[in-house]
Amino acid sequence: MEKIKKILEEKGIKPSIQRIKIFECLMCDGDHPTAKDIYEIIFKEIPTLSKTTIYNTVKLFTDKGILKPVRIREGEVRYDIESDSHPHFRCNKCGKVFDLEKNLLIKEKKEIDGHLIEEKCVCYLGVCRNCRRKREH
Amino acid sequence: MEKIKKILEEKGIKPSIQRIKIFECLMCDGDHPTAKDIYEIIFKEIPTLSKTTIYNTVKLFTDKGILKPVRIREGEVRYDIESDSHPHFRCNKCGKVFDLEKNLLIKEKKEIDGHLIEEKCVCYLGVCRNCRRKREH
DNA sequence: TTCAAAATTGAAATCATTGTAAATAATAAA
DNA sequence: TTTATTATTTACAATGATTTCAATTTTGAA
Ligand SMILES: [Mn+2]
Ligand SMILES: [Mn+2]
Ligand SMILES: [Zn+2]
Ligand SMILES: [Zn+2]
Repeated sequence: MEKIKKILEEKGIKPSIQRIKIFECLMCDGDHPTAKDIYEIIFKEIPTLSKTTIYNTVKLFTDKGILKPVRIREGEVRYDIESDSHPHFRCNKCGKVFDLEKNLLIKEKKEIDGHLIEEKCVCYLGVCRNCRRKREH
Repeated sequence: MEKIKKILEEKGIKPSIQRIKIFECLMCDGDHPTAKDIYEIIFKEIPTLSKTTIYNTVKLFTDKGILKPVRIREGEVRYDIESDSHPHFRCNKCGKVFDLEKNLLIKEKKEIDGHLIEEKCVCYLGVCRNCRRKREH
């Protein structure tokens, strides 16, 4: 609790009760929660909570670089407190999202950490060659 | 045109004019169009076209295995005619989505095909160890 | 205590997607 | 050809996540 306060203050974020709870929720939940998940968890403690606050806060955290949106499935934006980019594994049955080892390179493995791999999805983001030529930065 | 007809018929899909146009659109567009993109392109030729038809058709094509939804950004479901799974590159400036070499493994490269890589996003999909134990299939 | 700025809230708006049922087109049977 | 059956397309309403916005509450400095 005090730890979270410090982390937020270091990033120039005022540690309101809502923000602390949301950060706590992101730390504890091992499964990369959606905005809805976060809302439902914290609503039990703060019944006046607004969904707008969740969206405002994850936007703020993202802008400050302490949170990263993870988009794996349609209509599902999940949030990841880990700052370093790392691979994910999403279960097609229960929907849970697991963290995988950073720098992991699976070639033809069919299994990892006990999870059965059925599909792989890789995307790189950046600036394409056309936009680089245009030098519009 | 005749080629498309054959492909559809081989998969047991009746080649209506809408379906042919949608398939054609998916083949030509090098940039993995969204449902909206497809609609706007074909609407010029078929002004009676319904958006529902686009959604029905991409669902049908997906079920028949000739199309794959690609989800890279929030609120953006794109469609990919390539059946084999392959990595993508999405430009943060213009939004274009490029195909990359299959089996490509970028370690610490900062550039590929002239594109500047700023971020990498990897996700594996399958059945997690918990769900495997439960044997609920 | 007072007041302005920051944070939170709820309601309405937006927008992609889905559901549904009627309309239309294609096909087969008579 | 005419009629009946089925497949396909369409329009429109419903859904659900996210955004916008104005009003209210909280905070913290003077
Ligand atoms: Mn993660
Ligand atoms: Mn592709
Ligand atoms: Zn699972
Ligand atoms: Zn570009």
